[in-house]
Amino acid sequence: MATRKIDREQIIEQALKTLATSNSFADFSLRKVAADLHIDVSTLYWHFKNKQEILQAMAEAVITQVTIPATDLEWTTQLKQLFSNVFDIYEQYPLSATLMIETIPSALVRLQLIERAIAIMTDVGIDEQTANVAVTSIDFLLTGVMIDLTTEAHFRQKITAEKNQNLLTHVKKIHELAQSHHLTHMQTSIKMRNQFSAKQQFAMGLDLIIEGLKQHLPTKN
Amino acid sequence: MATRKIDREQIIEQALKTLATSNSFADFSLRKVAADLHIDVSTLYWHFKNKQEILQAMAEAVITQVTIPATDLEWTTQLKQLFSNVFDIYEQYPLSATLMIETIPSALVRLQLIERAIAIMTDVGIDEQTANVAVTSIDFLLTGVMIDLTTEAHFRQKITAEKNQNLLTHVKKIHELAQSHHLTHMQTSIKMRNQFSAKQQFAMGLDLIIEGLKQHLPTKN
DNA sequence: ACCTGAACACCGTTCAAGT
DNA sequence: ACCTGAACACCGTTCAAGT
Repeated sequence: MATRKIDREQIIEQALKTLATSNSFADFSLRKVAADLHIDVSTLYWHFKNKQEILQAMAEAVITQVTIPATDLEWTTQLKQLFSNVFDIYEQYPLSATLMIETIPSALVRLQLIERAIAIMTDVGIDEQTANVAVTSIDFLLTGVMIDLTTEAHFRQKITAEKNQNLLTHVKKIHELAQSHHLTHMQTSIKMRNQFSAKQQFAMGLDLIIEGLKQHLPTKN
Repeated sequence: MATRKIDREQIIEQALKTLATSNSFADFSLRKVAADLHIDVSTLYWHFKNKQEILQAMAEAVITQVTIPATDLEWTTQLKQLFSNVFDIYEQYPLSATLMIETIPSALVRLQLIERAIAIMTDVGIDEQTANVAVTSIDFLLTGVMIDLTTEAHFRQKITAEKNQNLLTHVKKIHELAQSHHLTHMQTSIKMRNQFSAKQQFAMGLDLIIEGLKQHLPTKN
């Protein structure tokens, strides 16, 4: 009784929720998604070909949320705002950065985002090649910072919640080695990590790349 | 009969070989490592606490191979050479970039590598904070390019070897969407990807970051 | 001290069978 | 058209038992 019909949209919606409550990407499973939906796992295979297709749909659902900044702003502002928007969305959907790595960027919105980012740069005279390299670099930086953040949270969770003492050993080891071997830069590096948020760290990296990009602006008249 | 003793070193050696012949990081399993060693999986648990510890040891074995360039070279040369060395080692050990993401960088050599990279920059007067951000950015860029490379190879393999037709669909979709939606930058982006090797793409990204770093050099006298 | 075998609780995927 | 249940081939991890 009652319409038991479940559509792709509902599945993806729940999948993202299930992913968000997972401790790691490896923890995320279709069986858990199905359980949360109160349906059998095999049902998912009527709506989707396989797990990969579900991940693709999830990635697309996330990236669709990103808004593109107005084109009348200064190019550096546009670039910063665009990636800031991406960052915020990734942060809103925990583990979605991993999702992007695990999927092929075939969603139109995702391609349009890259297109826009490159256009922002070429519009001010930066050559196509440099703009391309910049987007790749910024994208990897963003994804890297994001994944680092979730991985750290995952490890932290594993250390506190579970009996997993040996992970704590590794974290402690970093501090000890940094001290005993007088790795002074590593020590300040650790301090920096605690001092600045992930978003701030990303912003600083982006600034560095932008400074490099400025060297590629055409010389005035 | 015959000494059946197997030590940690042999396990890690084989584990890296098994990882190298895996199509993806997910494909890599302890059961396969054990099978390749002609021992039972459970034996691994006598030598190591769990899979995580084996991954840590594998990551350490790989990173140890990286050589640090001479300190009398120009700072940009040192930086390029250092990361070029890392790139080559990662390339030599397929999927090792993923390994670095999955593990905590608690190995001394790995910390020393970061320490050296930061020192190269601070030695010429770049502030600690910028140097830190730069290392993080370069590291993520390198790992990103590397993972992209192996992921692509993985997808390519899946498409040709297996019946996996739907992955091919996604790849084709990118080209089609780029054309039908007039994503001109995306089209040249695809061309660039085929034109330059992964190492070249990384080198270009590194150059961009270095150009940004140069803006942080102290003004002469 | 070192290794095995069986067992446990998990996966993704398939497929005949139900409505 | 949509969903289930059972089965298959995989995982990592534990542990009593062997040498």
